[in-house]
Amino acid sequence: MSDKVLSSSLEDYLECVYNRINQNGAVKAIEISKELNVSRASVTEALNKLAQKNYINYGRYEMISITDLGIEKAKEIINKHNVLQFFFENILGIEKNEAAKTACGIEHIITENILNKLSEFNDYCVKKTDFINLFKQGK
Amino acid sequence: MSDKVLSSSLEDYLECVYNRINQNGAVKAIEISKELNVSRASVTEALNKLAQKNYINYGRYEMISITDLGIEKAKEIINKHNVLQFFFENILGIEKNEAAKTACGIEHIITENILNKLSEFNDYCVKKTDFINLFKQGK
DNA sequence: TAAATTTGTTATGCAAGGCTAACATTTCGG
DNA sequence: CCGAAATGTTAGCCTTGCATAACAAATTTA
Repeated sequence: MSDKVLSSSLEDYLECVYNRINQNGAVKAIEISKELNVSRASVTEALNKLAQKNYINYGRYEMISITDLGIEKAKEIINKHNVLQFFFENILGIEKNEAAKTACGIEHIITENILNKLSEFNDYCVKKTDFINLFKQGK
Repeated sequence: MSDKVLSSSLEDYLECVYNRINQNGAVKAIEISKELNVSRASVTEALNKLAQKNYINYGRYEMISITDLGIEKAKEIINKHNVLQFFFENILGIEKNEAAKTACGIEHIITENILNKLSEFNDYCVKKTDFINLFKQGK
């Protein structure tokens, strides 16, 4: 059995696979290729690696499906993404696209521990509406 | 003239060079090697790249010095690092080492724009002491 | 100061992640 | 059902960043 650790790059591929399957019931390699701005060849390579690590089920010319392990991992990544994006967008007031793009980079780096704290902090800020409103007004 | 863009890895080398020169007036390759946990050979390679991009002055067996461009760039990176670490450590209440390590990863990703906003946010939180104290008490 | 140690460089190789081009397979439109 | 178009795969190559091993230079020390 091969190593279970995922690089940032493979996490991106897995996240994409998960989101597409969730939204459309299936994914095609070419969609991933377009979403991540990589060649079709690179997608094939990445999917083979994910399959080898048991995050997805995949074989030559076969449909792509996601394993339980893959779902679990994808959810973790997406949760990180959402917490980060929420903080940038709704606390700091960053424009959506920039918030999303940056969240995408950081989601592969941040620890579970910091993520949890940030998540609590987001919740806390939401409760204390005044605080954030005043910040946004530069007061 | 070669490309001026620095990879995360080269940013780490530059940051290390800058800090050491600031603290001790000079750097030796072997110190960088120890601080960044890489081989001496990798340091030589990285220093050559930084010199080629005009961030440092460097030649075979020569002293390492940093250019104005290098200083400017290093300050940017270190500022990012500090703002991030402050947020993790003093706002979220993360332990120093973890805060530093994560800041180190994110400093290469975050945009100037988000950095500025986060910096303002740090300042704002410092002013509103009560807010952060209550968060830390889980209220 | 000469030998030993430390530090720096070079040569070479490896893994990851990307690319293009050519080929294989599948899907779609007549 | 067949040919064209779309999609997927493979082969070969490139770049970055790292390593080790052997060699070169500098520094230390006996």
